[in-house]
Amino acid sequence: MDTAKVESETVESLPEVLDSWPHDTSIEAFRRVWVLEGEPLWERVFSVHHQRMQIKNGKTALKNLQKIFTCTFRLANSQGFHSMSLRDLSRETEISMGGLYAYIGSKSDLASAIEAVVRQTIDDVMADLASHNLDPHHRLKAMIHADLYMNDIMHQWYYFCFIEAKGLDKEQREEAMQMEFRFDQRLQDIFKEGINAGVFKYAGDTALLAAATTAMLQQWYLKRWKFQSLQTDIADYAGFILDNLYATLAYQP
Amino acid sequence: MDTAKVESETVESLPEVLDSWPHDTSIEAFRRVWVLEGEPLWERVFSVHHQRMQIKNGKTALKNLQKIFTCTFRLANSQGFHSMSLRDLSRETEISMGGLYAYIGSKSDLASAIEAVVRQTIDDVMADLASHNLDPHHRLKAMIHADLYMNDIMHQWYYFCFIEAKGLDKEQREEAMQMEFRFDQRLQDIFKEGINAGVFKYAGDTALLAAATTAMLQQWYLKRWKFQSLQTDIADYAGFILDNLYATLAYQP
DNA sequence: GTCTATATAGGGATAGAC
DNA sequence: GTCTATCCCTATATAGAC
Repeated sequence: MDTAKVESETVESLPEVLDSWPHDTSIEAFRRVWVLEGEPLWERVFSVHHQRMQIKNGKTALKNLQKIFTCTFRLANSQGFHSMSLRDLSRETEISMGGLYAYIGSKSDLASAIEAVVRQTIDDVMADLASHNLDPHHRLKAMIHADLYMNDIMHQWYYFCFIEAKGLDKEQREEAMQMEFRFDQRLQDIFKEGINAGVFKYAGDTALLAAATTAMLQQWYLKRWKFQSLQTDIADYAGFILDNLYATLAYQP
Repeated sequence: MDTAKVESETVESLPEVLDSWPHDTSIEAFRRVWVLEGEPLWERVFSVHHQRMQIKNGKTALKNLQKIFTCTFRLANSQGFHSMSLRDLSRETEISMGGLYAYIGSKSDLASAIEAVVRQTIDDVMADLASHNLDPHHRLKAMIHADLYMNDIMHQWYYFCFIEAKGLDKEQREEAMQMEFRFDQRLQDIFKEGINAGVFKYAGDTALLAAATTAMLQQWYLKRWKFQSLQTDIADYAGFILDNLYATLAYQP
């Protein structure tokens, strides 16, 4: 071990608790803690979905799962899931019809798995966030950034869930709605906590403000064409949402 | 003509210019000018769609058009347009398969007609609004209310267009996007006009603020379950959106 | 103007070879 | 674990009777 390396390790590890996510809300800090793409993502998919699969060998499964889900997004998010046939998917993935059925129990299983992965990911990230002791302002900032980063990295997953929600069975539709309820509730709790602590001053309806915040966050995956056309990057947008909330909540930094 | 009637006519007609839409932004005033449901709506549909129909007799056509579109919304907005078969629609409307094809050229014609009716309606209402001479604050107020009322009265139409947009052909998808662009632009112009006139004070990105406003308005038909659960009525929501904008724009009434 | 009956294509799913 | 070949069903659309 040379001196330079020891130094750099010391410099990075000592202030880790303070400078890492969620205190540091940069996308780099977020990515260091939450890896929502590449192999860790497909392992997550495998763990959620493997009981529906005939293939038990992890190595080959991961590779084909990636193909299947990636191509599903390409096809379903452009023409719609229902109008994508499994023959389309077979052609796109270069896996035969019979082969596909070794990875999915049915077509609707595929949609179901996508929703389940998204829901579990949000729950994990939000639960972790809740476990940190943050004041209302920093908690709000971290939650906005975390959700926006998830919306960005997994935008195809989120878009699919939003648009194809009604294709899911009733139980799963219900769960997706409950999740949005919980998300709004978390936001509302932060607003209320800040109001009680005197750092926010807002006399309006906190439930509606939470709903509006959720809506702004969802735009990031629903209206990509708009942000591309405006050349808005994710840091700009996070700043915009927070400034907007600060104005409404009369927050003085 | 009796005295009572003359009186009431006088009372209502004299202050009409000042008290009617868009100066009066109540839903009643809006409805007096824009009738977006009942027979006038189906005549609007007929005028947009009649060249695609085999039936030329207006009387029977109107009745069946209403059945076809109403049932399409019920089926498509719950299970998805693509997964609704024309057999489903035939059963629901109690019109035979052959009968349906006297009213639509093809299944995708039906979706196309829905988008066209919505787009034409928005264009009409927005063009009329633009023709009035209003200061920024009143123009903003009228635009928010008008759009929200349209979103409410025709919520099934709007919901269909949002969710089924990618099922349309490329040309029509492009037109739908252009329309949202124009809508955002109108909002942005109002913000800028108010800033230049000194009634609004806002240093942020007006394009993003317009996009966020559009998003909040769209929630009214995208998240009906949420507003129902919160028991938010349309007047509350219009007030919430405006208050939110006033805070961000630092507007002093 | 509305119906029934039918043509034709394409969908999801599976059996069984390799 | 992956393929090909095939089953059976349901989809859109139309022809032609009434």
